[in-house]
Amino acid sequence: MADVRERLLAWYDEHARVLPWRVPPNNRATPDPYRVWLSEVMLQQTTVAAVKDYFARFTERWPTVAELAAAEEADVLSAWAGLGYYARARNLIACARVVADRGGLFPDSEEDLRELPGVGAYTSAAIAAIAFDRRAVVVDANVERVISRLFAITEPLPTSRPAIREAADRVTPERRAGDFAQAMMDLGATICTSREPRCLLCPLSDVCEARAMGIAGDLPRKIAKKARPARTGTAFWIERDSHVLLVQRPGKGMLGGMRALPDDGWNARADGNGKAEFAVRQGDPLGAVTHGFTHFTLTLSVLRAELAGSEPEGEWWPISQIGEAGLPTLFARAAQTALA
DNA sequence: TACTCGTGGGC
DNA sequence: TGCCCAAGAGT
Repeated sequence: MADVRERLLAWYDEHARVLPWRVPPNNRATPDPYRVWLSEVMLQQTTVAAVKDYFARFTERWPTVAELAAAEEADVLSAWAGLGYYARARNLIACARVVADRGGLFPDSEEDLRELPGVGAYTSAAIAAIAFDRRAVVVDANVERVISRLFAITEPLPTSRPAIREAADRVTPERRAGDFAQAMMDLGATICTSREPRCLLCPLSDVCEARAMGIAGDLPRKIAKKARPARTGTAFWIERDSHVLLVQRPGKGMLGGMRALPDDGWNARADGNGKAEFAVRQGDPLGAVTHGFTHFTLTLSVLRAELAGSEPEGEWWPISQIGEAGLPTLFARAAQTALA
């Protein structure tokens, strides 16, 4: 175990990725917990490449947790548009306000961090280790992959999670736990990749049990996933005086709280009914977009329409500025189709 | 526990 | 192309 720790940290000292939210190894400076927290939330199920620009925009606009806490919720949701998993943005605001009420200081223990909205087992451990130099066992998908291979854990995920966590606990050092966690993630992202691991470049290859068995690329095994159903829905493009009608989606559920085109109530379990929630006269079809969500695929038809009754709740957004509406990608593409 | 919840990139 | 995958959390 000791050599695994030391060699991984030595590898990290040499090869750590340079990232906007990261303090380089061997730098005594402690990273700003606000920036660590913000980056960790953005990075949940999201690639580094996708996060970089969002992180830059957020930290420029809201340099401290107090400023983020004071922001309008709609502005934060708009700034998050396109990054996905919008519950993260709602929890981000709630968490910022909790922390601001504590004087702007994040809790410094894994246990207390875990109580914050949107901060789960992984994120609380990561913040405690990276921002507060606490020993914490940080387990994300990278760590699961590296540990599965290092110890040749052939039982499939998610059943193997407890065994993976125990093994990760055994290799986590008392000191530099934050660097160790980031080293594991860098190794998983650049060397111990899910497909075609680069074992020849790996500092742990000679102690890797899966490598010795010739099965590194086959681990971790996973339980087969269910097929994704295909759904259909309709969105309505309603113009008036060079503006288009946008609505706000319900606070929970798909794309919760986000600005959107009016639609027909499609969801993961049912097709839309083809009708708007308010009276319209349907006009010409303007096209369709197919969009893949995690657990279903949606084909959304875009129809021109006119209001045929009382004024619905919503806002008339200038079409020339539709790019600044903060539409999630599905509706941004639908708007693009309508305007093509 | 198992399901819900986005998006873009790689092959 | 269709499928897999990514610094998971909430319920």
